[in-house]
Amino acid sequence: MENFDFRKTKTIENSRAHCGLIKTPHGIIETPNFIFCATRGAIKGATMEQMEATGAQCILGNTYHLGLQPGPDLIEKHGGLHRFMGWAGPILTDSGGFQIFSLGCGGVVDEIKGKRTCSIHPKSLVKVTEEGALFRSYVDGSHCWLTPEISVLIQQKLGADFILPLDECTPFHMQREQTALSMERSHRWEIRSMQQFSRTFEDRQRMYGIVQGGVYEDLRAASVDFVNDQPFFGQAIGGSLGGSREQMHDVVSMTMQRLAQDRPTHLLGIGGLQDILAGVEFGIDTFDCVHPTRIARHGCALVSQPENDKNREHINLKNRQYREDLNPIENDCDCYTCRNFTRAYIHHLFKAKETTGGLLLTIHNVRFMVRWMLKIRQAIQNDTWIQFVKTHKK
RNA sequence: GGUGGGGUAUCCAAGUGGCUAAAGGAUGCAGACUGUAAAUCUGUCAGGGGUUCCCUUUCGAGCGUUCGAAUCGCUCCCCCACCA
Repeated sequence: MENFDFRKTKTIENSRAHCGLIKTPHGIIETPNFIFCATRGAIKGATMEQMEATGAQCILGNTYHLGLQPGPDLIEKHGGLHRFMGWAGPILTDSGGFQIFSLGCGGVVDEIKGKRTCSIHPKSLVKVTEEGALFRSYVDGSHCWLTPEISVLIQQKLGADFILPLDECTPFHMQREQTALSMERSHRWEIRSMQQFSRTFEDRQRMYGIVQGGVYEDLRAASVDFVNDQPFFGQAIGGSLGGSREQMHDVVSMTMQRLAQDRPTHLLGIGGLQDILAGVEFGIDTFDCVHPTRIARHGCALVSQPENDKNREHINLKNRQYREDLNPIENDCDCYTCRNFTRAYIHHLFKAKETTGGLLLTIHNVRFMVRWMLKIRQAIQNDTWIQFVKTHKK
């Protein structure tokens, strides 16, 4: 019996949309599915018991953050990240490559989605060399190297089911030549990651490859060819996906057309409902994103039909209009929050700065994402996918 | 009753002659958030038109001084502390 397996259980004609099963030692992930971010070993705003109750199947942790605090050895002493944070299901750990961007050292590293800046915090990335990335710890100021080898060794101690190779996440406003050089470095790092992974291999983990190449079609093609040729269990699409939703969909589309189809494919960092709809159509299996849990803490609830702005995917419970709204967030939602509380109550909690407001919205948003993915899988299984897309596409 | 301190926009609170429609908070109103140093950040916040600008009414109340006052003087009204 294999510890790991991936197979498609349903495909759609004239579409790459499919249902699949990813088998891990900690259970099965039904795809398409959404992976929730527990960057530092916690879902911000929910316990693992609550996560399990929503039906979430997989959680993501972060090598850089957990490596820095509390450190891989302490987590290993707990028997790994599963036991440490109390999550029995599958876990994916990110390599820290994204932090090379998000904690970036200024200059070209300004944004990845075309607008976000890193001006809030002092820069803590010291330098990036062929060897790896040198960070200044935001915990105690000490310098720490994150190399492909170190990232893999940390991830082996964390013991996630799926791990990622260290990559260099390239920002959006980067010249083609620089993006090409960065992509090639990522490829070299991925090879080193794979070599380290093989040297210390245990049959409880598998590694995904990462496709880079920015928004450039030929670079994406080259990166896809690279990943296809490596013995990764699965593959992830990373890096800059463009400055607009349309461009993002174009980049994912072109990438997916060339990518091997017999492996599970993850789309890194994308979590908009429309983006997921498009991604599934292009053949993506799993997504991860901080968006559902972050906007929950900021007062926003994901909803199927926003009453104000149809272009949005959420309502802001802090808005005055919900002050005396006695309805649940959504009438047809079965989550703990919607079964027990009114919009007015949640509005009040946020106005009163009671943290329970964010917790309740987190539960709703997680359950909403779980149900959204469930609906997508059911539509594919029931051969109503084309119609589902027509109904829900905006 | 005496002495001292104080009354500034929705609230708290700077400001002691022009650069002040008035710092800074908070609240309020809205926005952003996509491999999380985000339970964070941004905008806006006297009123009315126009949103580059223009007009009107503001710093307990009234009256003065001055080219010009939230800022100086007088009177009054409140609040606080201490003393009787």
